[in-house]
Amino acid sequence: MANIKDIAKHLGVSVSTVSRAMNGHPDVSEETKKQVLEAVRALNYRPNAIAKGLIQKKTFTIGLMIPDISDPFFSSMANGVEETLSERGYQVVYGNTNRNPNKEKQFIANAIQRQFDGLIITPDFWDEEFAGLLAELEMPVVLLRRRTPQGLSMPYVDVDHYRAATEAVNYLIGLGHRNIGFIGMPATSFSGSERLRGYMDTMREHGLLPAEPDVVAGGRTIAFGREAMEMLHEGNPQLTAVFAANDLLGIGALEWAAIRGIPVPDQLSVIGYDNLEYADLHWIQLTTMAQPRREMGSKAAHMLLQMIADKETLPGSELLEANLIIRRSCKERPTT
Amino acid sequence: MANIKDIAKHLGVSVSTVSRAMNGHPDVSEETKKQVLEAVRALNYRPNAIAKGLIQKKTFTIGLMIPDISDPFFSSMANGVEETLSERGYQVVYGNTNRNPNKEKQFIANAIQRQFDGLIITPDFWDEEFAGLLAELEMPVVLLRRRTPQGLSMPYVDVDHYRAATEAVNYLIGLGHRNIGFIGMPATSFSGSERLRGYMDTMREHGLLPAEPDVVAGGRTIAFGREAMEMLHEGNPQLTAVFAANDLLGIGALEWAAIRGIPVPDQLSVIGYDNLEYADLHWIQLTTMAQPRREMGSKAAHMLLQMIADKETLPGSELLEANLIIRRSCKERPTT
DNA sequence: CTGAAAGCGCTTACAG
DNA sequence: CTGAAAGCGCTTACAG
Repeated sequence: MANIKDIAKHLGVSVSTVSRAMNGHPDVSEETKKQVLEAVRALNYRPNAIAKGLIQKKTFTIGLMIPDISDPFFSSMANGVEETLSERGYQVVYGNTNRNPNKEKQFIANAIQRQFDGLIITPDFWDEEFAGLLAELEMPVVLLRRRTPQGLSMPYVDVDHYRAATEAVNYLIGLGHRNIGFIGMPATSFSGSERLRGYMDTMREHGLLPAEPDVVAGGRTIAFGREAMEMLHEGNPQLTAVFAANDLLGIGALEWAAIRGIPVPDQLSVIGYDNLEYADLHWIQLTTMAQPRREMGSKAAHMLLQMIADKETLPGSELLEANLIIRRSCKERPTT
Repeated sequence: MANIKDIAKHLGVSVSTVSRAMNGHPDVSEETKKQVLEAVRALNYRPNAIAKGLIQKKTFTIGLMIPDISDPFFSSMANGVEETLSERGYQVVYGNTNRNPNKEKQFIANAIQRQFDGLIITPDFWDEEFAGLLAELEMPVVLLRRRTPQGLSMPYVDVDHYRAATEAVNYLIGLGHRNIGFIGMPATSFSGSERLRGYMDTMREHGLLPAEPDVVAGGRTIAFGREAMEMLHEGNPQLTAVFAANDLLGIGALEWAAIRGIPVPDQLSVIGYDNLEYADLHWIQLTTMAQPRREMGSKAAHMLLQMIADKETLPGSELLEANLIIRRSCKERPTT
């Protein structure tokens, strides 16, 4: 591969001149600029970005740390990140952590050694060591789909899960439902507990204080949703509607209804959360709260760009809104 | 950030010694090695991978070019790639091309400038310029889910679509079906035409030369599958089974049946191709040919690793086998 | 407008 | 076993 010296030699000028011509430096004559560009084409010269990065202390690469790129939720966010960053000449390096604490630390260590310009991360573990790593990091970081823990100061972008849950439950109540169950994620999930809180508060506000058997939580899968729906029904056969904290749980509820021969939405309304591709299938048509996944990614990317441009001022965190997507899994309360 | 000079100064040794100690060079005394490692920890020194890369001409980064990371097909493959590469200290840099020829070229140009150690790519365009770029590339490349075009010599890993189609159709025939339709992808798709060829050959072998109306091709979506099934049925109401060239098309066929009230698999058998997550849903339970997506990714990564280790000998291409996943969308031919 | 020189942070023959 | 020196391929004050 030709390097900058080859170009200089070829033209009988100095490497400084070649460098300046290539980087659009103002004080270099049109004539030499033209010659340089010609030589670059002729020798098929491509400046070595590694050398450039070493001297400029800027690598135009961003690390994106997520639990699992094959989870459609994260891949859409990753797409949003990649799109806005690549437009501006950045490369994104992604790392799957598989929710493994060591892989998370490994990724950060790598980012430091490789001199990334910034990081967008969705961490799952906040032990001391990890928090220490982040605190010492001399690199802009934005949290994606996570809130900033005590003691750290980086901005985040997340969805307002509490508000979204409120909206979902209000929709059901607006349809006339009074006995509304909740299928939840494990208690360890922050976004899960926000959704539960939104459900509880909204029910209470309407004087519909839910009885204990109306809440079953602890999983994230279709299978768990099916079992939870069964438990909900056993505990309170009066239930006419269910808010599932994610779409997989909601689909599990739908499965239960299908197996039991209970017509949805005529006898049972189900609302989900996520708007997975699944939700739009002919047999499912799940009404759900859509999180703006792609937008979250691009928002995080923009924030990071801003932090890179202005090292001093920290942008504020952002809480995006979920949207109610009405399909065909909810209906007015049956008047029996 | 501390650098290698700081460590050397701190210890009163030369940078060469620090470098050798850190890289496990044999002839450096145990004593100094210990001291260096201690100082590294004390000053929290992390070697600059950029500088290292510049001098060693090895960056431990691999480019992964795919059409769309949010397509579950590609994200599974990406996962396979990332897993095997990250274990060996490589970082993977991915780029979505969105099937845009300029983005493809842009990615290759970037890979050159950034001195990647190798590339795994799933290109969609093979114009002269792109082929030229690849031909001049001084970097190992393996093709993923694509076959190597004339004139180039890099290895590929793909699935044997022809064989898989053969297996799918034979399964249907083994179930007693004789009137078997085909829903296909656009004619421009290589893998699509391989699947069509497998269907045609197998039908012919069994003396079931399909009539023209038994083949409808031209799309990849659920909506197209639904319409295609309608056309197939109009053209030949005798059809008792259908081979869909991908799962989305198959699901479309299932939708058509559901809307028409035609029971599957009692009146109509449907077999798909891909084994998407969708296929396992309660309402779908689509029998299908599974492509070993993750394995394809890791296989490609292993090949690339081998090419990096041994610059001389080119590994052979690999054609992986798809597996028949039997669910509940196929049954013996109805004996009417 | 252009060039010589220093330097980014490392590694690696070459001497000793 | 250790150090001084050269060099990877660039950019950027500093002079002129």
